[in-house]
Amino acid sequence: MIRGYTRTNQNREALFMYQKMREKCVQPDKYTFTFVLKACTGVLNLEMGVGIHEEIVKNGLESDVFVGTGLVDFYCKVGRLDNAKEVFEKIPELDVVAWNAMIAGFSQSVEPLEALRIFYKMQLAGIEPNLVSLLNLLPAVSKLSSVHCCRAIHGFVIRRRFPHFVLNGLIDMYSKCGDVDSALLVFNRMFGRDGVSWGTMMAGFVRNSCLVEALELFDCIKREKLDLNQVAAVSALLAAAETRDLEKGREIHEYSVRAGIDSDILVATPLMTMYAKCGELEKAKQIFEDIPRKDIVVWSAVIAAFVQAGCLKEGLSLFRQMLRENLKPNRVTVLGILPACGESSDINLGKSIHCYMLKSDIGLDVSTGTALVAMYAKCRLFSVAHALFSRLPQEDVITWNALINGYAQFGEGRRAMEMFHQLRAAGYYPDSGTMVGVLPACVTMNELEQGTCIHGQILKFGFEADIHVKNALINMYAKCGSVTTAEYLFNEPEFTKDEISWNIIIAGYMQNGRAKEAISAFHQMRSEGVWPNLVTIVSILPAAAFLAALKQGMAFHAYVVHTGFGSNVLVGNSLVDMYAKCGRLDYSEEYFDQMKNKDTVSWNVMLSGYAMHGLGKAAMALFLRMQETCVEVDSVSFVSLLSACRHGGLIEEGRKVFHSMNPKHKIEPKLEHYACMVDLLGRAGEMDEALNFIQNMPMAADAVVWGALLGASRMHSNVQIGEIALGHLVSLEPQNAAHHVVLSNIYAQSGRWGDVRKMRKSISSMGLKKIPGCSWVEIRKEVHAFKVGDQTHPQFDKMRQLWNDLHEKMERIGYVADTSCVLHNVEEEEKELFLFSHSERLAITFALLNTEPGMPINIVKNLRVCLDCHITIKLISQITDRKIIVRDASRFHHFEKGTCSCNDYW
DNA sequence: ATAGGGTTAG
Repeated sequence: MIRGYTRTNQNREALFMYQKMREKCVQPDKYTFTFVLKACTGVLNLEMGVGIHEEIVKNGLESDVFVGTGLVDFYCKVGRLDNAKEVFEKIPELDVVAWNAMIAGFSQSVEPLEALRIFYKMQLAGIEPNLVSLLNLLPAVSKLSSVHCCRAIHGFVIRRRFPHFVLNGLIDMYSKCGDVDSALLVFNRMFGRDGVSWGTMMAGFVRNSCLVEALELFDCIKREKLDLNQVAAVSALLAAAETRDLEKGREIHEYSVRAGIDSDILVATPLMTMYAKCGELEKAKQIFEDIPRKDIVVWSAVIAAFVQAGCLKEGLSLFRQMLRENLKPNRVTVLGILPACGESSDINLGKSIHCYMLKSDIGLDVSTGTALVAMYAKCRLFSVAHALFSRLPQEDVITWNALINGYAQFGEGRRAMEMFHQLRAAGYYPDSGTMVGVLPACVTMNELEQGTCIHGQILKFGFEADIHVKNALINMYAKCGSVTTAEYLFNEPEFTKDEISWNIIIAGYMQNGRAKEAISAFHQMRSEGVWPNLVTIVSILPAAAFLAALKQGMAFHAYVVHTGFGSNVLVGNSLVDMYAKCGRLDYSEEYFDQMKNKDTVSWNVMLSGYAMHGLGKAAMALFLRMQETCVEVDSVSFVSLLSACRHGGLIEEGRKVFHSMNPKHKIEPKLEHYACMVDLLGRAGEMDEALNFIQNMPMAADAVVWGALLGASRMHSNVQIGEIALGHLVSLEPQNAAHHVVLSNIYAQSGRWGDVRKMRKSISSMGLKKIPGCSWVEIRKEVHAFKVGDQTHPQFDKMRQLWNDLHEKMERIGYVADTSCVLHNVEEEEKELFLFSHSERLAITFALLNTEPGMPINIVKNLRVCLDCHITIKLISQITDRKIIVRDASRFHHFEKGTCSCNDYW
């Protein structure tokens, strides 16, 4: 009866019968014991097994080979290897089954080497291993990961006549030991390959990252019209996902449909992941939804897929949905969702997941520990992250990377570098990920030297071929001001660039004010067939804005429409800003009005657009609308608004706005707001109020604030206040000659020539260091740049000729050059020549020569237009009957028929 | 033999 139950795996019933038998005081014999032990092993009931062991000893049956083997098997399965060994050694006549039980037990244990020893011992004892011995041993060899053992077992197998499927075991064993070549050799030489052979071989390739080979095997299956089984399909899908080969992935999908295995959850899960990794999130979602009974693995997979694709909201909402369906997150689910908490700085969710882990049996191991450390670091809870890090039971280099990354990403560059050095001291070797993490630390600290040092280590460890490392390096050089090195690395012929590399070089050029190069990098990227992504778009739009290159900007807008990023708020803000800076405020307003998700930045961008164009009233109106719409007003809003007041001449409104900041909006005015106000009051000629305003500031005024006062002093020829401002400026920025220049101009205007001479002497002795002026003009989609004093342009002679003609006409209508902004110690006549070197004049003459008569001209200048240029451009607009729009460092100037929109120069 | 996982541009 008992045997009958154990044969059909009805273990509980078997044990129940045994108990009944004992109650009726029927004496069990050795057969009873072997069957009962088998049942006990099936339900893993330790207590009961130990009881039966005692009975066996009482009956003197322990040394019986059948009963003994049953006991050995039982103790092995419940993990009591010592007891198993003890019983085993008491059996006098060991047979092959007894030895096999021991091999199986140790194969599954933490001492796989012992299984191998037993295998050899049995041969020494004269027992010939059989097929079962071998099958029991294979997992042990795989665990030992020793190619040496593999070879020995391989030799053992070929000396015997075992069935074909044993060779499948060898393929698996070799691939698990990392010797994929030997696995392939067995596979290729084997006769009668079955589905398992193909599946095992493909899984082996995937395990050893031989993805191309795995996919080739799939092609083989297709070519030879073999059946595609689940394992082969899964392995092929993993390979396609890892190589992001969508086309191949679709092919495998199609083939799985034909084989009728596509809806199997085992295949559907990696199928979904494949689509997600290849960027087909819609398709992935659809496959997920079509799975009827979703288990925790599918849920974990779909959550991780969305989180990794950057769709955090979707990932989090799937996670909540899973909880609502009463599924319990396991270790892997948690590992998939934690990065989303970090990425979105959702510390509440992060903490509750940590709590859940403590309550459930998800312990702290290397992976979960690392994920938690990274999550806390990304939420900027550095002390928690560090404390957790130092009490982790185990860590590896990735754990260190997580912390280093966290510190580096959030401005704690010094701490990141410290950890980097500690890692070496703790005996770990940095990997490529460490390098990728530590380079941004050099960026935040602006430490080119340390960055170069890391570059050295990268070369030493041989990580330079890793694309992530290379990208991080290019980024570091570009951001730390060494664009040339960045460019050099980027253009190395053996470098295969990805989308990220292009984004980095484009952003790097922009960082260094090289908008023209950024744009040509964009076109080069397109010519190599790479499509812009969201980051590309957000990086390249400011380039068009910087250069006021409207045609380029519109071309980028076309990409926005094509890629469907138009609904993204970052893109929308950049577009509004770009159109405003390109002089098309009407387009800005149009785009702004139709934006569905506006944030504070959107409104601020629009405000600054009005400010640039001197439209104070429009800015005030927008600010009111902003409050009606209940958008949060921030400190930047006020900078733009005050700036709009100042360019629009709204003195009283500006005062009111400033004084409402703290009482009404609870925003403490900062230095930039004070600077704006000083400029506003100064322009209005309220010099004493401006000075008084500075003296009553709650913090010390900086150079910008004093600079605003100095500019106003010059405008109103107020020597007394000018001198006060200059005194502060000189002590704040002693090396900046520009301040001395302004003061010497003030002296000149009030006729104090002696002081002018003295000032100019001290200026020339300190050497003038200033940013070279540069102007740009876009003509037929091409941006032309002109640096101050540049005579190398191919059309320079024609340009100078045109200038001379214009100059003559100007003088005829009464123009006298104001050379006060020319510092060189030369004769007046020569100074006039120098004035043609001003970059905006070069750009304007070039534009006049290269556009149709009557067409408006758009110029951008990096610095402010000087007074003489301002007068000159007014006259040129009159003489040539052209509209000339100049955007300088502070605002737009619209010149038409001898007037300028800003009324006077200031 | 087989599906989900920890660090990595802006």
